[in-house]
Amino acid sequence: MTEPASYTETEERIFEAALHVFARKGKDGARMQEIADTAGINKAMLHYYFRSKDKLYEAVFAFVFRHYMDTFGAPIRDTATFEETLRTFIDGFIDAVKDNLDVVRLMVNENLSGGHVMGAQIKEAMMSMESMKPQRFVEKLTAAIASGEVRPVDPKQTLLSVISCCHYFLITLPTVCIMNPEATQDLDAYIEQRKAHIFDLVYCGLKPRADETA
Amino acid sequence: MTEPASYTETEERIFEAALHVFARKGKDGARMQEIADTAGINKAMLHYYFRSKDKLYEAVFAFVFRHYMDTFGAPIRDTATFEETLRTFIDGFIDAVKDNLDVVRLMVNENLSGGHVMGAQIKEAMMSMESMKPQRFVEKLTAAIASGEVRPVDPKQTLLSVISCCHYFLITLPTVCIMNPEATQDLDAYIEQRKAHIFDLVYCGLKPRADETA
DNA sequence: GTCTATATCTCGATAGAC
DNA sequence: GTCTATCGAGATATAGAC
Repeated sequence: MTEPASYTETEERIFEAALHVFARKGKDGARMQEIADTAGINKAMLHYYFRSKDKLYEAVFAFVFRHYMDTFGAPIRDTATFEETLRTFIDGFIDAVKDNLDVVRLMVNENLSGGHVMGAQIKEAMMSMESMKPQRFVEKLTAAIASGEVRPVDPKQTLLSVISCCHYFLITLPTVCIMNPEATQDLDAYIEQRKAHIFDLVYCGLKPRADETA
Repeated sequence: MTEPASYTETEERIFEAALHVFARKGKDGARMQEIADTAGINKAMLHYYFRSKDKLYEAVFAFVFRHYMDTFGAPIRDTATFEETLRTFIDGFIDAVKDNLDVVRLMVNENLSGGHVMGAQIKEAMMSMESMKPQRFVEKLTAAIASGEVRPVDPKQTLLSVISCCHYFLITLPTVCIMNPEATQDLDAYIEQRKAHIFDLVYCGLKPRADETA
C-alpha cells in the first residue's frame, strides 16, 4: 500500500465527505452517491480519483489515521508532574475527539465489523511512531509509579480506562443526551464537567493512600 | 408500535441471526440474504414474517432492548455495602456484555447512525422500568455518599465512567487484542484482569481520603 | 408456512462526449 | 478533469405454486 505524501484540494474534500459518510454508515452501508453529494462533486469523479469503493475506504482510513495520530491530544511535556500530565492528557484528548468525532466513529465502525483494515494500519504505524501519545502516557505513568507519586497500578489498563472514559460518552452521544437533558442544551458545558469528573475520579484512584502500603 | 408479548421459535431464530448481522454491518450495510442464511431459512420467509427490512430492524431492536434490560447484570442486593455493590455490578455487567456482545454492538451502531430507533425505545422503556439496574446503581451510590462510605462525587458521571470502562474494551476488541497480545491468547483471563483493574481504580477513586475533608 | 421465480429498484463502475 | 448516460450485478420485495 503506497501512499502519496500529499493530496490535492479536491481529494481532501473527498476524504472529508467520505469520512462523514463511512463514519456513520460503515463501509458496507455507505453509498458512493451520498459521498459524492456531500463532497459536491460528480459520482463518476470518485471513481476517477479512487477507482473503487474499497480503495476509497482504504485511502480515507490511511489518511485519517495518520492525521489523527499526528495531531491528537496536547503535547505531553517532560517537565510536568504526573498530575499535570494526566490533566493535560484528558483535556487535550477530549478536545481532539470532540473536534474529530467522525474519526472516532470511523474507527469504532471498523472494530465492529472486524477491524481488518485498521489492523493493517496500526501495524504499519507502529514502525514509524515511537513518540505516539498513548505510549508516552504509559511511560510517564510508569515513571510516576517508580517515583511514588502514583500507587502501583497496571499502566496499560489505566490508559485503557482513561481512553474509555474520554471516548465512550461521545460515541454514544445520542443516548447520553437522552439520559442527561442538560447535555443537549449546553454540550460544551457538559463536556467540561465530564473532563473534570474523569480527572477527579482517576487521579484519586491513582494517588497513594496514607492507610495503605505502596 | 404494538409488540407481541411473545414470539415463535422461528421468529426468535430470525432475531438471533438479524442481531448478528445488524450488529456488525449496521442497518444499511446488512443484507437480507445473509440474515436468511444465518437463520437457516429462505429469504422470502423474512418478508413473510416481517414485511420489510425496516420493520425487521425495529422488531429485532425492540426485542433485544427489552431482553437486554431485563437480564443485564447481577441483581443489586439491598444488604450489600457499596464496595460489594460496585464489585458485583462490574462483575455482572462485564459478564453480561461478554455474553451479549452483539447487543452492545447493535446499540453502538445505532448511536453512530443517529440513534433514532433507540431513542424511541428508551423513552418507551423508561415508563415501565423503575427498577432498571443503572438507576439502582445511582441510588446506591447516592446513599453511600450520604452515609460517608464514599466521598462526594457526581453519581451519574460515575455510572457513565464505570459503564465506559466495562463496554469500551469489548467494543474495540480487535484493536485491544493488537495492543495486548495476551488478550488474544486467553481472552477470559484478560477479562478477569480487567474487571479487577476497573474495581480497583474506581473504588480507590471513590473512597474518602484521610487528608481531605468530605 | 415454505419454496422458486421474478419483478423492480439501487448501487458500483465504466464508456465516451466535451 | 468533468459531465451524462448506461451497463450489469445484486439488493429488496412480491407473486404464485405447493
